[in-house]
Amino acid sequence: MAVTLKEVAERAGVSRSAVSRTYTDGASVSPKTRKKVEKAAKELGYSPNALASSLTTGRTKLIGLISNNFHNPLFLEVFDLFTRRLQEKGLRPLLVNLTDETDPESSLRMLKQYSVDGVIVASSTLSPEFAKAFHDAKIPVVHSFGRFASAPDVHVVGVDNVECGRMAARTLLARGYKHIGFLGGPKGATSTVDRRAGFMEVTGQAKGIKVKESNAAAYSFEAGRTAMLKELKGNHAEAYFCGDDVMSIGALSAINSSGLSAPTDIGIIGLNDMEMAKWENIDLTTIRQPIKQIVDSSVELVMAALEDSNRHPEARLFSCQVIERGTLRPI
Amino acid sequence: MAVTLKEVAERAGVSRSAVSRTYTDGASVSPKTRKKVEKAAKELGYSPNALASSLTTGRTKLIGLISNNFHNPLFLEVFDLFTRRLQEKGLRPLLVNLTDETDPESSLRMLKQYSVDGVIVASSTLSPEFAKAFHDAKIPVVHSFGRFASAPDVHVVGVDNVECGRMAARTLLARGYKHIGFLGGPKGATSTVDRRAGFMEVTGQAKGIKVKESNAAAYSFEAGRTAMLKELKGNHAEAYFCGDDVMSIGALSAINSSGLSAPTDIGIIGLNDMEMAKWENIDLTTIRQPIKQIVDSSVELVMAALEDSNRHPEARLFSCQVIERGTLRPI
DNA sequence: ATTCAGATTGCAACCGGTTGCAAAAATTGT
DNA sequence: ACAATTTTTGCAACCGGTTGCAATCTGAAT
Repeated sequence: MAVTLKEVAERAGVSRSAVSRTYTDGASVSPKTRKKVEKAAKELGYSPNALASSLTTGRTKLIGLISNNFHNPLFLEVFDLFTRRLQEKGLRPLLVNLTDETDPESSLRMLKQYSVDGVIVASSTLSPEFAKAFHDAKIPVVHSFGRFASAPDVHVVGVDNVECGRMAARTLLARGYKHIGFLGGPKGATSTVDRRAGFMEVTGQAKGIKVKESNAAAYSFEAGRTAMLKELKGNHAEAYFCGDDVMSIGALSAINSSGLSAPTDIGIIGLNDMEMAKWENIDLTTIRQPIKQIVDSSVELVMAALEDSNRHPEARLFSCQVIERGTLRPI
Repeated sequence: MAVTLKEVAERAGVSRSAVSRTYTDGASVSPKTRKKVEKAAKELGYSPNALASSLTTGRTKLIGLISNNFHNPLFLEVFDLFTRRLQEKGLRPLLVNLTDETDPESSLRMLKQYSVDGVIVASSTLSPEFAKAFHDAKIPVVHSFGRFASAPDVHVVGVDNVECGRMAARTLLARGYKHIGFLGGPKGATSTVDRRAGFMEVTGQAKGIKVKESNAAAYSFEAGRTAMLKELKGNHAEAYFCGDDVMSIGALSAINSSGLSAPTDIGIIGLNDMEMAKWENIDLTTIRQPIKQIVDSSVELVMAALEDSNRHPEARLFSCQVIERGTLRPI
C-alpha cells in the first residue's frame, strides 16, 4: 500500500541503510546522498513507518492516557492540555476510557500489546493500585491528579489534598462562619478522604465552631444537588466546602431552587476552578488546582521515566490557591 | 524486554508458527499444541505484540480520532462515547488535538506514520477539505458531525443542519413570537451557515415576522454572552435561536445580569442538548442532536470503510428533536 | 605520490511477528 | 491393514524498518 523505504532506496540509487539513516538523526549520511534520498522520498510521497522502526528501536512514542473521568468538564480541559503537550513533545496519546472498568487487567494487557512507552493515569478517583499495576509490569507510569504519598510506589503529580482541606477550612473560618459543612465527594475517593482530613484538622482546632459532614455519591452536578437538597431539609450549615466545582454548581442549584441564595443564605466554596467557575452566572469561589502545571509536569516526568526506567518514584505536588468570587460572604 | 513469541515457542517445545497460530483465530492448531502454548505463555506472561503483527497483516486497529473541540463540554460526552465504542469494537483511538492547527498536513503525516487503519474527524467546525485530505491519502475517513452533502467526497455522519434551522424557526413561530433572532455561531462554520439557511427559509415564508441576525465569535460561553449583551443594548428580538447550548448559556447569563429573565423577557432555544442543558438551574429548551447514534454510526461506518476501502462515500443523517424545557414561553 | 584518520556506505542480521507451502501426522473409509 | 483425505506442523521468506561491522571513500598532512 504505502511507499516503503526499499522503493525510495531503489529510486534514489542507494542502499536501504542510507535511506534509513537519512531519517534518523545523529546518523552519518553525506549531504549528497541525503539530497538524493529526500528527492526520491518527496517524489514518492514517502514517510517512514513509525511502527516498524519501533520494532528495532524499542520506542513507539505512544503514551497510554488513561482516565475514568469523562463526565467532569474539568477533564475536557485536562485532555486538551495533555494532548497538546504530548504532541509538542512528539508523543502520541492512546486514549483509554476506564469508565466501566474496575480492574487494570485488560487495559494493562492492551497497552502492553501496543508497546506504549509509558502511561499517564489521569484521575483522582482511581486507586493507587491501578497505577501500580503498570509499574509492576515495568511500564513507566505517572499518576496524574493522584494521591500524595511520602513514599510513593509510582510517580505522582498532583496537589496536596490535605492542604486543600485546610485551606478551605481556614477560608471559611476567616469569613466568620461558625457552623460549617464538609460536603465531600464519594467516600471512597482518596481525594475526598484527604481533603476531609485537612478540613477536620483545622476546624477541630478552632474554638466554638460547629462542623457537620456528609458525602455526595459522585463528583457530579446531580450528586451535589441531591446532597445539598438533603442538607437543606435539616439543620444546615452556614457555609460548605464542596467536593469539587461541579458538585458546587449542583449545590448552588439546590440552594436557588429552595428560594435561598449564595452567599446571602449559604456560602459555598468549591475546588478545581474549572472554566465554568468563572462564568458570570455561576461566579463560584473556589480553590484552584494548577492543572496546566500538573499536566506539563506529568508529561515531563513520564519522559524522564522513559529515559531512566528505574528512576526512583517521585511525588510532585503543587500548591493551590483560593480564588475569590461571589459565593462566600466577604471577609 | 518483553516476552517474545520465540521464547514461548521454545518453552512450549513447538515452532514459532504454532505460537502465532494460537493467537490468530481461524488458524489451524490442534487442541494439544494450543494447550502447551497457552501454558507456556501464561508462565512467561506473554502477550503478542500488536504492532509487529500489524507489519504483516496490514492492520493496526488504530483509529485516529481528530478534533479541535476541546472547549465545548458536549465533546467530553462525544469523546466518552467514541472511546467506549471503539474499545468495544477492539479499536484503539489515537487522539489528535487540532486546536491550533489550520492545515491537515502535519496530522496527516503523523497518522500515516502510525499506519492508522482509519480516521474519524469529530468536529462541526473543521472544513470538509480537512477530511478530504485523508480520503485523498487513501485512509478511510468519516467526518463525524460534518456537513451534509448530497454527493459527499467522504463519509459523513451528522444531522441535517438546515432542517435544524427550520425546526428552530418553526418552534419559535409556534410560540407566537413575532420578532425573532438568529444568533449564530462563527460565520465561517458550515453548521452555522446551514442552520441559518433553514431558519431564514421558514421565517421568510411567514407573514408579519421580523427577523434579526447576528453571529458570535465562537461556540463558547463568552462569545454567547458578549453577543447577547450587544443585542440587549439595541432593539432586541423576543426570542433567539442560539448557535449551540454553550452559547445559549452565555446568552442566558447576559440576560440575567441585565436584570431580565428567560422566558419572561426573552426566549432562548439552543442546540445540542448537552448534559448541562437539563441542569435545573439552566433548564434550557433546545434541539437535541442524537450524539450517541452519531457516534455509533460513525464507528460502524469507519469499520465498513476498512473492509472495503473504495466504498462509495455515504452521508448518514439523523433527525433532531426539540426538547422542551424552560427558556421559551409555553405554546 | 603516499599515508592515515575520519567520514560514508552497503551488507547482512535482526526486531517480533505472519503465512504459503510442502511434509508429517491424524483421521476416514473400505 | 492400506490408501485417500484432512488436519496439523515446521520451514523459510517476508512485513518495513535499524544497526554493528567491515569495506570503501575522502581529504589533509607529509
